[in-house]
Amino acid sequence: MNTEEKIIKAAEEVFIEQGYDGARMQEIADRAEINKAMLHYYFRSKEMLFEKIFEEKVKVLFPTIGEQMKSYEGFTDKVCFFIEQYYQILIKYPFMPFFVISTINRKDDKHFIKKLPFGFIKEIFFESFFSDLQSGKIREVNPFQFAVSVMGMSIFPFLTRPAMKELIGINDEQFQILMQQRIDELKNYVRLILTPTNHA
Amino acid sequence: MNTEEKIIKAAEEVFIEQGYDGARMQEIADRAEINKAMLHYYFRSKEMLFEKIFEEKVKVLFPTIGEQMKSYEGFTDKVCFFIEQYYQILIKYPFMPFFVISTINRKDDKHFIKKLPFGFIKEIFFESFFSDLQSGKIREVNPFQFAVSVMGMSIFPFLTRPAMKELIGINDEQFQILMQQRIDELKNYVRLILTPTNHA
DNA sequence: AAATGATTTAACCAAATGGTTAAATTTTGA
DNA sequence: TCAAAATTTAACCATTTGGTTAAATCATTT
Repeated sequence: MNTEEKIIKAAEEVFIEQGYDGARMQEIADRAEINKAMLHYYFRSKEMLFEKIFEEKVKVLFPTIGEQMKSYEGFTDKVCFFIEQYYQILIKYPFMPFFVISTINRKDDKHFIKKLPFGFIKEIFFESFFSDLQSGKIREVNPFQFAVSVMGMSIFPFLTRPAMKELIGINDEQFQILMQQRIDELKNYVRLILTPTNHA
Repeated sequence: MNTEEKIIKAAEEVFIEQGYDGARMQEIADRAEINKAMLHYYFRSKEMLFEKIFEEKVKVLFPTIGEQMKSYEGFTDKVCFFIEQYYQILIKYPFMPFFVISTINRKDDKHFIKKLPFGFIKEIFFESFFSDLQSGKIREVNPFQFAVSVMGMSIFPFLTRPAMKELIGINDEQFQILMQQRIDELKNYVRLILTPTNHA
């Protein structure tokens, strides 16, 4: 592992654990086992180092699920597939949601918001939604509110992970199991919401 | 408004906007239009001032909805009432969710997690759930996962508010309207999830 | 091997930070 | 009224912060 890689690994850890304001350049240097001046040699400033990390991490969190979703026929199946795939990522990187949320909530910083690659999923989502709506395959819900709901149901427990662990007294492993079980529960909710009522 | 109140008001603003690490005692003093030494005179330290603010704000976010919920008969109605009431608070204090989430995610800090008053709602929720489940009034879902889902659907948009505003190009007022509309949509989702399928 | 460029180190710096102190001012109560 | 207590101020402090610099070391190329 070369110096640059060591820095990135250490910076990831520290920024994710402590947030931008809480992170200390010295601590990043210590964890990377390099001189603090090296941080600036490779990345010029704290801000630029953070940006590098953020970009890399966002790529992990917003992967090419969109592409894969195309292979599913109906809207409901697409959404269920999204949940399934997204949870594999979330379970692997449970700290990512808070990292992203705390970054986009940083005062006066629309810069990072613009880096979120939402376009890819928007198209497929809405196109598929209206297609299935017209053919009566799904119930008439507000697509925007529905999307936010699916995201919220999915991501929320990862944002409250420390509280959940403490309040119901579980460790990381048990949390992981709980989230694994959650996948089917969420898919079920989605089906119940989207499946039209039988007017026989 | 006396000095202590001025400090609290200013501290609220700054801690909520900037987070604990980002907040500066000098900025709090400036906004309160008092000398920085006064902060320490009244609250000893940054940590203690923050604790004061957190406690006050948590009281606002976790109010006596629990009590009021008792007056609703069925589980479904209780949940819908909760959403309705909770949204009135969220719309009024849209920045609170991020404030609480970022506090409980602070490294090695179970202290604040323990301050979250969840007990009040837990009892009513589970008792009512199992009661209605037995009498066949609701579908058999996992009560824990369901609770997290309702919370997630409700709170999530307030955590992503800056991103939502930017991405779909709306201002605070429009966001508020969107959230007002969201109430009925969420209540609808809850009913669709909980209403048992008719096996005629 | 010598020169060149890339990498690393240690010492350093100015600014900002949370916090303190002692004196000055205002408020209170006997 | 006047002394004691509470409040406010300005100056100060030690430490930490992100960042710099110049010299030293290492790698590469001719």
